[in-house]
Amino acid sequence: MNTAGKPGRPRTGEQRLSRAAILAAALRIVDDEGLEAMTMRRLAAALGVNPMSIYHHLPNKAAVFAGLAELVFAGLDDVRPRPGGPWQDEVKDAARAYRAALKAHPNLALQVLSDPSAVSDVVVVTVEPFYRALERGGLPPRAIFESVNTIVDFVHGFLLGELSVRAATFELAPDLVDRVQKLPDGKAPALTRVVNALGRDGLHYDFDGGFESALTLLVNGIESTAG
Amino acid sequence: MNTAGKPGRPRTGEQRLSRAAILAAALRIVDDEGLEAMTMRRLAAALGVNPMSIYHHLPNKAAVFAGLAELVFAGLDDVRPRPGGPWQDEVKDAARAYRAALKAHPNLALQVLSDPSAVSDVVVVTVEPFYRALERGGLPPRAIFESVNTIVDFVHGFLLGELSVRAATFELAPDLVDRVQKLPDGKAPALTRVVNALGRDGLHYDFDGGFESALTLLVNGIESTAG
DNA sequence: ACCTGAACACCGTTCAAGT
DNA sequence: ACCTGAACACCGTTCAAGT
Repeated sequence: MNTAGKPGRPRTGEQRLSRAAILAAALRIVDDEGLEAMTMRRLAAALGVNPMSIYHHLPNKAAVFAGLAELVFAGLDDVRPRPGGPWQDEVKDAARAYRAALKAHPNLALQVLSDPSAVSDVVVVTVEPFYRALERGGLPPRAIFESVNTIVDFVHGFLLGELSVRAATFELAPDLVDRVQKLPDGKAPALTRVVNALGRDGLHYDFDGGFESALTLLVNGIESTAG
Repeated sequence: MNTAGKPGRPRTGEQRLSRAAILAAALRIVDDEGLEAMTMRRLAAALGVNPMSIYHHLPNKAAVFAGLAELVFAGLDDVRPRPGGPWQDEVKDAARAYRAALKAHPNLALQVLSDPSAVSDVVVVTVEPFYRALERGGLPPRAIFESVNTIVDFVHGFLLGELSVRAATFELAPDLVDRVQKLPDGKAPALTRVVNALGRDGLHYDFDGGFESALTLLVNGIESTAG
């Protein structure tokens, strides 16, 4: 029901509903209560409106999520090139900004990443900082293209893992060590050896640290592949 | 309803239902009709059984999907080390096998990748071939650990993109050139330059080729980071 | 044009009752 | 122990009717 509880067209200038207002309310629900709380009926209730009113501004639920994806990527601040800094750092900064933008709405990011249309549609613009950095690195177009694809895919996969876990860091050790030691003998010998060599302390996984290590690996790979 | 259409416990040895039988039917539905076709009621119908019967073998729908994730990774054949081949090729083979296993059930892979419990639970064993290869490469334990994380994250992200395109009902091959040329001037200059330099033919994206390029980049990165 | 109420065709899951 | 039927509390979306 609306504010007056009456059907019919609202007075001119009243404009209780709009695409932007609907998306803002939807984003709020997703951020506060999670993805599956965002139903059309719940969204309508949050707006104080009949569920069907939404359909006059957005064709269906998928369109709501597509709109939310836009909002997420709109939060991706342009990465200004560091004055005089090495292009390698610029690549890393682009990746850091990309990760930060998606982490700003953790409940939504998983949906954005697995929604085909959302990803492909919006990546076109958000990928520019990577191209800028690699172009400045003097790489040939083909190498730039492949490198950006690789690094963006990595960030997507990294976020998949990171957002699936609650805390910023978590103890791999109790889980992993136990699990590895429970394995049938010789089932995963190399994994067992590495886990034992690292020990419990070495397995305390830190997502920020893991991200940085991977960026270094990737940038090194770009350099040695292109050079 | 069951075969007889009657309630009550089946005769001994009759055993119409089992966890394995339920999961097999569920996998069939997902493969044939897609993820969202796999509802508890649809699954029951496929088994010729009352929807509620399933709950005696699996606690809920999430457990069904978790069971399906196991099946997917069970399809990951052990990668035998190439006799006398370089360890770099062994790393690539591990990644190829991992990708192939997930692509064997494309409709399910997206679900598996975004399901936290599924991924972390099962990765423990499936990750062994990567550890074996990198250990043979003589890398220190820490470098092995970071490298495997990076490459697995990349494969996840790559699959996200690859399977999204395939799963998309409309808008199959997004024409990057068109989209870039429609952009406001100076919005993405570096991207525009690269796209123009590559031309239409150079942008016909081939997932197999893209995957191989990325693997080379990653292996080079591993080498130069550890060495 | 914009909003509403009722209705349709579904969901996952609980519960009590059958054998 | 295993299966069933009815029921509960939801869904997304269509449609006709209001102003």
